Amino acid sequence: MTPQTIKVACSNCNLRELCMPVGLNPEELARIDDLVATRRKVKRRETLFRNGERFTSLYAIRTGVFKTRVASEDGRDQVTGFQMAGEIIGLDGIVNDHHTCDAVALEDAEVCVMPFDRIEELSREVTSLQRHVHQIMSREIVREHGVMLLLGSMRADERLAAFLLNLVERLHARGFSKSELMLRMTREEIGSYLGLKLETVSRTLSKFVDDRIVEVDMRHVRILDADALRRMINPTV
Amino acid sequence: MTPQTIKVACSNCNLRELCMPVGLNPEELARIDDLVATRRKVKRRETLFRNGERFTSLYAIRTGVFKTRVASEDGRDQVTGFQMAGEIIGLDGIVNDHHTCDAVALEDAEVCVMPFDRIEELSREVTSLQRHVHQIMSREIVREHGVMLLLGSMRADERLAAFLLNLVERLHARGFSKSELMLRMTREEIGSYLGLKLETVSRTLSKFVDDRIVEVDMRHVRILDADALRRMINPTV
DNA sequence: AACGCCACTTGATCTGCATCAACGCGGACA
DNA sequence: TGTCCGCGTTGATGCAGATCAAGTGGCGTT
Repeated sequence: MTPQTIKVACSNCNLRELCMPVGLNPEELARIDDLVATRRKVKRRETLFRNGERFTSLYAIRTGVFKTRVASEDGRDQVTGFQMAGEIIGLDGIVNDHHTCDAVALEDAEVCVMPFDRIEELSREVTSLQRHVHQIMSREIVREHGVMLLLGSMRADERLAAFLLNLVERLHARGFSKSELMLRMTREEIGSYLGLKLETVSRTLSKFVDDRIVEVDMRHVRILDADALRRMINPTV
Repeated sequence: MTPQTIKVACSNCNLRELCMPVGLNPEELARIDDLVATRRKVKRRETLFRNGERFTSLYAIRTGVFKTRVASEDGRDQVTGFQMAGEIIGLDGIVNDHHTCDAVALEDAEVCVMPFDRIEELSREVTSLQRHVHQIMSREIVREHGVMLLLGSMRADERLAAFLLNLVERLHARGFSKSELMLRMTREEIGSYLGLKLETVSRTLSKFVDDRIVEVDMRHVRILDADALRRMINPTV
């Protein structure tokens, strides 16, 4: 952990609209600046937090991509999500004061550390922050519903199509291309997230290439026919 | 919807320790009583709320069992959970002010209706309620992580073992038997939750019977060897 | 009492994905 | 500069669970 001494200020952070409520008045904005205690850099492959560690803070991702994963006692593990700039991680720790999953940086990353008691304190006074916290948690619940639908009822190609569309959409919301993306995770990590083996991910991706739906050069993916991907998930599109 | 005129009071509800924070002082307790606007009865097969409906309230289940399900546009659906007395449903609606799943009663049921703006208002003043709301949402996130692990990496027998153990544990926490349970859902609904077809649920259950792990008489299940079920999920137990 | 329907079970067969295996490539490092 | 290792691709084969199909029993309806 390397605490930064530079002044941290949400009020002039370009990611503010992603991780903070909008429409704050200047006084509220000033108070929100106190939420972030410090920043923390996490190097590739290192963990931001681990299963079993005491929960103290939520983290807003400034740069880099994380994966979260849960493990069963017998070694199996499951990637539960990939998180990028502006997203909040650590919510799993609230219920029992300890984290129940690992958060691993897939590339060098930086996060804003927001002590949860400070969040609770401030959200008692700033109602839009209170609402925002509730929305973030609800959004995560809804996201996981979608993953359950995917894992419970979709075929491999449908899962991968949904994955690619979701990723490119979130990147697009952050100003990146609508059709081009750089995967930060391995085929195995994608497979773990989608409930597939890495070979199946690779084969399915190759099939997409054969069908001229995407171009793939290792981690670099260009989506040629987004509608084809959408039709895979929802035939009536 | 049939609003009840009887006085609703959490303070003398026997489920209070399940759905409300513990350790409230008398003044806080009195205020909490205002949380529940009304009660609502839901008959078997009827919905408490539906995908697309405006979100106004969370619901605490008093009696009966619900399932929640999400649907993809093309008809497929996925049961995302089974909820019983003392559990809170409706959290999915917070993020967009509209529900994104259906909640269906599996038997005649009754819920406490808790308008969400009232929850937010009161939780600004009663910190233990604030904390409680956060914990409920975090608990749901953690539960869904577990379901993702199950759907992403477990075999049919492991999934069913985990399902039965989870169900009987929750029933036991409510004063029911540790080893005997009455399923409120069909094989198809279990299958949808576990990412299996109803035939697979039926066959797997029959295999458990052959192996003297459970006794099954339609919806009535008696667990003969809980350790065998636990070993199925975690071989080192 | 007869009927039809729904939930469930069981058998036969099919198939999508896992598994096992071999190989290629590029980057880190001695 | 050669070697090794992590990551990815592709082929051959196996198998868990899906699909298709038939039959049973319980229950509400008429």
